[in-house]
Amino acid sequence: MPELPEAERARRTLESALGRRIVDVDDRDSYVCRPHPPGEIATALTGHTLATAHRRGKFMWLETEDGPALGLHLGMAGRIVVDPEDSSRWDRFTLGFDDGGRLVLRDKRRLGRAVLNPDFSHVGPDAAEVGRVEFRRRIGAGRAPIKARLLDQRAISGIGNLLADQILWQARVSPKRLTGDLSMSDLDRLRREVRAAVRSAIRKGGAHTGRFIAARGRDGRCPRDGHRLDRDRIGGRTTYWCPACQP
DNA sequence: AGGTCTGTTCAGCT
DNA sequence: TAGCTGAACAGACC
Repeated sequence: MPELPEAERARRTLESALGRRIVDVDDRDSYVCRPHPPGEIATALTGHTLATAHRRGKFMWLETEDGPALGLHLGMAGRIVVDPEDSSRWDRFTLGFDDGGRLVLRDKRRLGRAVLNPDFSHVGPDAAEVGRVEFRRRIGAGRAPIKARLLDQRAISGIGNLLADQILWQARVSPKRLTGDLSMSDLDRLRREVRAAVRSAIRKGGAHTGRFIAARGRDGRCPRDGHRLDRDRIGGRTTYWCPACQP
């Protein structure tokens, strides 16, 4: 589920934990906390107070007042829960606070991550923040299918499989078009639809709320013209598009 | 009950 | 190099 819109909602949830002092950490899941061995994150964070909550694309991080930062990623099924009523078998990483509250990474699939001092040097600019000129350069270069490029977090960050299909449909661009063949006006239109789709998804509650995404599961027909949707694997991911209005 | 699919990322290969 | 493929995980679904 988690794409940029879910990560932004999670970041807002993280804000409710700011100003609280960490008194214990459950970092025993060494897969979620890789490459840190159990206890390493706990030792580094215990005693420090959470100061700020940030996000770039799908990557989040918390800064402490005078200690290390904590990077968090939701993976494919993760959620952030602050002060949960109960514990769950899917609680993969937990911070305990001096007020008795808790911050939990709850993740059925264990593909989420918790890591100290995350490195974002290979993560592209946030999809909703990137400027027009930089978008043209980062998205328009090379010869990958545009769908694959939109999913490449090193190019721009935050777009996942659902949002990519929604954006391409809104911009009337086929997911198979090669990046190098896109015109400036194609690229500018894509950027506009990236921003529109992200903004709408944050407001409505997630990437699954897009009009095209809702249609793609139901009867497989284009909400614009009723044409039967095509389906294929592009960029390693299942992709739907309308062959009539996304030539 | 078993096989297939899944919203992400990463390593490794061509 | 840039662009693919498959692996990592474990639940959902048919």
